[in-house]
Amino acid sequence: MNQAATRDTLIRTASTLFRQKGYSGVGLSEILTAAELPKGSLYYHFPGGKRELADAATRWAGERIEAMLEGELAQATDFNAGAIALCDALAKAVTRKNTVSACPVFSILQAAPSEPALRETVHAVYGSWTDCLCRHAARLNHPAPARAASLLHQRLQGAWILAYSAQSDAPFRDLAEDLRGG
Amino acid sequence: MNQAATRDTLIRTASTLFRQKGYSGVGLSEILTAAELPKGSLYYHFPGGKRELADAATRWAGERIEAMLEGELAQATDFNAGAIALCDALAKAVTRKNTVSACPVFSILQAAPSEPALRETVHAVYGSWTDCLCRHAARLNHPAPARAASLLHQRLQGAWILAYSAQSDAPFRDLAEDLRGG
DNA sequence: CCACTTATAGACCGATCGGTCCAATCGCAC
DNA sequence: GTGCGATTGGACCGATCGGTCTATAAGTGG
Repeated sequence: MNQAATRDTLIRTASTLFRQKGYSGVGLSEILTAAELPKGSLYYHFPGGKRELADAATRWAGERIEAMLEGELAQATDFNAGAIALCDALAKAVTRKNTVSACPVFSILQAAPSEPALRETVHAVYGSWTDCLCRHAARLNHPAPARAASLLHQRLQGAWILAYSAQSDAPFRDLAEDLRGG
Repeated sequence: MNQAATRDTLIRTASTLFRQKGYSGVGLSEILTAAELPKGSLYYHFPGGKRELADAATRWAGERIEAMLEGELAQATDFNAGAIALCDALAKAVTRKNTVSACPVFSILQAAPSEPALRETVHAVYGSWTDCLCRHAARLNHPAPARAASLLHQRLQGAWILAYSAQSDAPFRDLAEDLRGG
């Protein structure tokens, strides 16, 4: 396996496990077993150890989700329709996978008190999401793009949490219906 | 210290630490040091160990928050006004303590994959909150109380997460303003 | 004041934690 | 093919994990 692939495998595996169990809930040995890689590889690619791996995994997951936001909103003709499309996409993702994991970024945030550097990363990723929503709100001529972006971000986070706890897509469907004016 | 006080101290201390660092992020030794109690006391009052303590802490925290929901909503003359009062109360709590902890119930949810029993407890507590909101929505003649309760619960959870990550009361204030129709 | 239950105190256990280190192996330049 | 840096494989470390166990202290009814 070449260097880039090894690094990528570590990030993907770590991100998956972290979002399932949280930063402290996953041991390095568990990540390495799942990735089928030895400890030497991890500390070669991430000299900073678990913290650096978690940081990279958070950024990677953040970019993936932002790409999804971009993808859904790019096609929208108005901001509210874009928000509905997002909810539908999330609900569909839940149905397809038949399980709901926590937000991969938030799962890292819980480690913030012992790993202050990770809090900044999480905050930056959340800010980047809100900015993405705000850009599209402005593009679609929403009268108060910053406010609309913050509020939508809030609602999506809340729906995600309840979907996670209930292991159901209902919260995303509820939110979509509310946005439709129902 | 009598038996009830010891048990209570353990629950309070554990709940505080869990909400700061999550279930896996806190060791028993850390809880016991903070509570100034030996290990024997913990396993006397909670023979099930960490899991049972976390379960009790989750229920305890859930009841406290539900009491707050009840307190704010009981005075409301309509459901929307009650929701605004809730946001204001949460924003004020943040200002007063100058720090935001995660939802104590969600912090336990992240341990669910390895502790399935805790998932049920968390789900039950969330359901109890939604029921509480729903009762008041019905009492205040909201046309769709169940839906209103679910949506408000979502929004509060989302605002809490963003408030936590930003260590700011802004998300609660944003939500309150939106509920006011701003 | 004693017997007996209740509760505390903390030594101790094997397992696992994150991290270090170095030998073996790989891939490529020459 | 030979040499050499890049990368992997994994043994090993001290610290800490959740949990068990026994001895002692505190409280209580007779």
